[in-house]
Amino acid sequence: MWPYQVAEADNVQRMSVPRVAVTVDLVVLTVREQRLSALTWRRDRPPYAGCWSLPGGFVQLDEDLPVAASRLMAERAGLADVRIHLEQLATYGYPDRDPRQRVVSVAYLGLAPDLPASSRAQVLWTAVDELVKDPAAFDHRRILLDGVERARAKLEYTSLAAAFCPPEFTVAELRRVYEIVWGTPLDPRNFHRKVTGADHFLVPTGRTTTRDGGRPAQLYHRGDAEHLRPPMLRQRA
Amino acid sequence: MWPYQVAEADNVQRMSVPRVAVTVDLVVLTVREQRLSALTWRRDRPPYAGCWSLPGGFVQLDEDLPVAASRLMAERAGLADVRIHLEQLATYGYPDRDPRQRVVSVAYLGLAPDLPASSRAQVLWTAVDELVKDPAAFDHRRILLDGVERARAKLEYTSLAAAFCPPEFTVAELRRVYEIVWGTPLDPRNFHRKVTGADHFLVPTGRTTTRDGGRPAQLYHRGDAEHLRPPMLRQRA
DNA sequence: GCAAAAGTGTTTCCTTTACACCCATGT
DNA sequence: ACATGGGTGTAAAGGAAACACTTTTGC
Repeated sequence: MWPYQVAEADNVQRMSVPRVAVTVDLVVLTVREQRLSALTWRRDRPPYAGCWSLPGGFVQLDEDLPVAASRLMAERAGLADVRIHLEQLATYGYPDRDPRQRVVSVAYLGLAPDLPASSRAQVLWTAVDELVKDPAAFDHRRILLDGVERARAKLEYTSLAAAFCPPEFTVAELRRVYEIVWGTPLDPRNFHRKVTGADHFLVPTGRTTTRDGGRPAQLYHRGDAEHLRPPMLRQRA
Repeated sequence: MWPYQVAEADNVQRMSVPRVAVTVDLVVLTVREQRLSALTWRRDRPPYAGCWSLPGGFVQLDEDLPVAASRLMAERAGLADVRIHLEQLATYGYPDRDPRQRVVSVAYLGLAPDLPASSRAQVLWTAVDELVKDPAAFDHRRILLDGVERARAKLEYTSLAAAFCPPEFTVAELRRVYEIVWGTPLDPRNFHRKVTGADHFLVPTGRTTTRDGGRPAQLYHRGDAEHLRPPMLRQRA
């Protein structure tokens, strides 16, 4: 039977229902210094002292999950007032993932442009390649890898790569995002045709820049396209 | 600061942490009688008496989330001993989604072949088209629609359509899955070439059947391919 | 034989790929 | 002038769409 129907009185029901702590953990990715990097928290106390963990915290009783994610993005990650793409990644809840108590964690994936370092000394951008070699707290290595794979997959069939770019960017900067996130070089000319030809992916600003050297490049900002059809497929492994 | 570090003593920490009930809700989809259908629970008591809801229940304290999903698939959905594809869908947790108490719900998506009706009278297969018109309990309409959209999207770039088929199936039966889930007709001949040409999607059994009429069709079972490259794209809207 | 569905062949179109080549700037 | 990266043209390869046609069963 549906458990809501077990007890007529709410207080009786409350007694019988197991309750657990719920956290939100943040996988915030960016491209900086030619590497895919994630925002990490350096733990100085047990458990997992010396390990890295993802920024996160408990969900408040009256708080929606996306609201908690935004709040923690500001409070723990130090990224207040930054509009970055945030989407739910997955939920992790095996019983002993936290050695002290049962914690169910809803992971959110954030994609950010290259931002200045956090004001908090404990919060660092670190290359994903390094992180996966270092010891992680809890199951945060797995969560990070799931976030990275989600990002890689979404570049194929959505316009999300622009979330890694500043408000105005060139086609070459967008291409570098793909190359670094996927770890494969792309042909600049075919890439240019593909993304400028996709409807509502890029909106020209009319301005140009020479910040990448060479001939001035058109500046674009994100269009309102969500999907990229046909997709841009990675070379198969 | 990271909340784990707020209190050294575990019991103090436990007092300060908000705790909520966690449920698993199941979106179990199948194709039956030429329609995409979902397993629903008919509610006969408030709240939402007379509405349909998704089968689900509370996660036990010592139970992993996929284990809870499997248990509830047996206990509430009446699908014990049936190996069906189960994957996490998303987590829903806005504060008043259950009027009685805070409940965070982890939704799982199940894809099943056409099974006999459940032994439980309260559990019914209902066409998705009908469900979205009828009043739903809680936010289960949204969860159902998210599950349907996930299934539709995954048919494009994975071999998951076979999860809707019995252990042995013909190419035409697989095609009907695509046609019904997507709601668009597909060319039988091009479809045949596409799926039989994809590596490890279909494994021929050597047997044939005439259950669909006409010339005998090869029987296949699922290969071990996860992904379908290049993908089979729906016609754009 | 005829209907029905399985499966193959073929042509056309479109996308991707690879790469030659020109363009516009900084130094 | 020349290096550097931006951007266009173009031909070849590959996959998708459309559809004529053959195959193999049940009746």
